[in-house]
Amino acid sequence: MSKPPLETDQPANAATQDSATRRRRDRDVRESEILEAAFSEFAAHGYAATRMEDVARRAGVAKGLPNFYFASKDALFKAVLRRLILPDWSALEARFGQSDRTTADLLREFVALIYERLVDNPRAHQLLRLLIAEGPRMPELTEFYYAEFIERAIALLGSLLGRGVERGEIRPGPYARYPQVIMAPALMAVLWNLLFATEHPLDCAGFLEAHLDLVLNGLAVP
Amino acid sequence: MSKPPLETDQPANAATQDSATRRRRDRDVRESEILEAAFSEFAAHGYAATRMEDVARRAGVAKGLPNFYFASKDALFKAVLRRLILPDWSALEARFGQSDRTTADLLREFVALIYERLVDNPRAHQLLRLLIAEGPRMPELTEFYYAEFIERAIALLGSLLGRGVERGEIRPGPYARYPQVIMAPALMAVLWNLLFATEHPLDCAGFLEAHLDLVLNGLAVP
Amino acid sequence: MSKPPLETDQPANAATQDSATRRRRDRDVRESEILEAAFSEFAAHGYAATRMEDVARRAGVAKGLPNFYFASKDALFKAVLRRLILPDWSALEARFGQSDRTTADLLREFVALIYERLVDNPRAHQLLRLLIAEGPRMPELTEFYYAEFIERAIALLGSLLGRGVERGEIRPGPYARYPQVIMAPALMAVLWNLLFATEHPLDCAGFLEAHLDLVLNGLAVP
Amino acid sequence: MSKPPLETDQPANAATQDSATRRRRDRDVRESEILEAAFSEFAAHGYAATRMEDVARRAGVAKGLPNFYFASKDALFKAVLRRLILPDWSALEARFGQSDRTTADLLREFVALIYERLVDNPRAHQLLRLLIAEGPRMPELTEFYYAEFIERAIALLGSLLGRGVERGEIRPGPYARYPQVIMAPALMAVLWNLLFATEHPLDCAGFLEAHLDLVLNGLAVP
DNA sequence: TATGAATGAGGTTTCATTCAT
DNA sequence: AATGAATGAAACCTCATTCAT
Repeated sequence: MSKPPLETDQPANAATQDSATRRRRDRDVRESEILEAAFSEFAAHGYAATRMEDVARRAGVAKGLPNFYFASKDALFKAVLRRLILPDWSALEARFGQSDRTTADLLREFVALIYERLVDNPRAHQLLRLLIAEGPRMPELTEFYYAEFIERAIALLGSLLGRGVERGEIRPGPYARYPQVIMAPALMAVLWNLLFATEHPLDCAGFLEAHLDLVLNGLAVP
Repeated sequence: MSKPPLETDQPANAATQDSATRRRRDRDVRESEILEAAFSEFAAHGYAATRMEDVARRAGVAKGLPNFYFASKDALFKAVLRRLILPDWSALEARFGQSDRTTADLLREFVALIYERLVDNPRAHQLLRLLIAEGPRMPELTEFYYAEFIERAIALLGSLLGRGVERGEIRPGPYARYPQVIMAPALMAVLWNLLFATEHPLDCAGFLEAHLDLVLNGLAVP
Repeated sequence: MSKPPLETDQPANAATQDSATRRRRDRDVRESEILEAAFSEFAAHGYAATRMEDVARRAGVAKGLPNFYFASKDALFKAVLRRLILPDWSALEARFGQSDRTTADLLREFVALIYERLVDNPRAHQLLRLLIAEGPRMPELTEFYYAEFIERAIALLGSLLGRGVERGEIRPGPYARYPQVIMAPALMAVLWNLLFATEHPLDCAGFLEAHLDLVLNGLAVP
Repeated sequence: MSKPPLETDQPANAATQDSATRRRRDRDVRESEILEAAFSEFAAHGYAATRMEDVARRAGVAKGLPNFYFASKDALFKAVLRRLILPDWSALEARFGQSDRTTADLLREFVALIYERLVDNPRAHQLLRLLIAEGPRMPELTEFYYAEFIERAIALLGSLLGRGVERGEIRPGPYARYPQVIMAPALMAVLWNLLFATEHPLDCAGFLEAHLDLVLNGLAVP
């Protein structure tokens, strides 16, 4: 979503484009393929254990090409993380910003969406692994994700909860200062998948149910 | 043995040990120092980016010594994780196994203890980072921690909750199948510390309060 | 292909090859150069005392290149010995297989040829040194040379001697079971060169004469 | 033989020897054990591939002890070769120096003795391997063995042959300038054992027979 | 005198990066 | 723009040697 596939919308025009444009487009495609391959490798092995040659092989290009598109392994890594912004957050903000639905309804849908986009999304798991593993290496990227994602999520959640309190639909409480506590089980599910998926798979649907049950009861007006 | 115990004045202390014993003890001390240093380095940089020489330097020994104590970098890494079993879990099991206190009381103490031992414990953060980062490299270690820690924690929590339901102190619900959902905020706090501690420190006490508030209300009999 | 063949004047030579072919050929040349350098180093210092870096330096390439062409020092060593099959033996077999000349004549020429190819050939000395020094390390290579060289030499010599007996040109005797005894002085000459060449050089021509004198008289019909 | 076991001749006196003498003798025993172990290791793996620790282990002493008795690995190696003078050559010189027996008789016995002492003696094989493998490393040792053994053998053989010619028992010939040619088959047998003993064992007795047959016929007066 | 832990130089190997083609 | 051989720094590991005990 962060990269709308504009080019592929005009299939019939390709032949009419001048070669410079086509070349540019090829370039972008190659770059994407390399980034995609790099993400897979970095996610699988971590930064240091990833070999540029493996990235190239996975991308189906010659060994030296990634260094041609990206100045260095480090630059490639940063580009990978920068391109990997998760599902468009602003859409969520719009969707949940204003509504007449009950707070419980909104929360239900919000949590369900998070599960769909994060818990059930292997790419999100790998991104989290990369952030945790390589975070100390590159604080600016941690910060980037914080600003882009965490902060906005907390703000959105906070406003949603605040509205609920105002409307008398949920009880006030200390969670208001830490709205993220509401989403904690989702994070747990992601981590569970990351660590134990193969040996002890988690029934995400059931877990989501328990999550919502706990949270909605926990917030309910006594 | 090769050295007569001339200093037999202080029966119960080190001076009475013969040189073989002393040497053995020194060996163990050195081994621990190396493991400690290795843990710091691995936690800070991850497995692949850690250099044996840095481990040695941090332990204050010569470059080759870690390889004298541990056959290889890999063996050192595994030894590090194996030695790092977290605070004694069986003590917890004993403490919360049987009691007359109310379920709310028990939960409050249990959660508080987890915060003390995990959330406020940098070593636990780093261990989690290592498990997440290097888990795919060594599934047997992930499994080891699952069996040693996760499984037992879930069992303990499950029995605690089950008792509460039986005693009519908390309501039944789907959380019973996923008792870990109760601890999710603690995990979130650990991860928060791991990722954002420097730029956006978390008030753990406040967060713990929100955690307990949510959970106790969420479990309360309506 | 990437480069237009500007020098099309000499149809049959390198200039007409496309770059892929040229590159392949360069690769082969480099490989040979590395093998040649490796042989020199191994022969001079033995396997263990040879440093890969010295092989590279002698080949005039960077330190890492030998490991690019050969997976390991061991693989390089084996490749060296495998490439070093001595002068074509089948040619000898053909030459001495059938003939009307007297056995004495044939033996004279055969022995002379062996001196030319082995005794006077420093490369053969070094190969022998390597086989003796590293044979226990790699029995399959000893076996390879046995089958490729020793066995065939003995067979050829045996048939030559057998024919001589049949034709009544030489006397029968226990040497028939050990034809190699006939060539023993040549081996002695090789070893002499290997060990004492610098301080006590051997007059190979004179030694050859003594060799033939002894053998031809030793085989002569009384 | 190079080291007469004088000490073990007086078993009953050991207790009466003063401790300094006993210590000295222990020292010598230890040194011999280390040399023996070193010889085995060097012969098996060559100089460079031999580890001091393995020498110590084989000698049954602590890792550091060989370095205590011998200044360095190199010094140990040289000491090993220096101690390994083969069976007493002067005895042979005495035995074959003057005699009334026929030259054929003398040669037969001489060759047989050489087989007994060299061809059938694994220690001699290994010594040869070491000389060939490490000769270039230490020319002075090659020279030492040349003077101690080869030169004297050639001289002895030469005088034996000369006497035979004088007495009309053998024909004159160019072999007189290279008496070693007479012993070449024995050398071949040693090398054969060194290289092919395991896969293609040599019947030394039969080979000796062929050797003598060839040589005695080759030298016989026509 | 003997031990074996400790040292650190030096070897093999890996791999990010460069560059001629 | 793309290829892949070539480079060389740097990592892991070995092991001869030292030295406190």
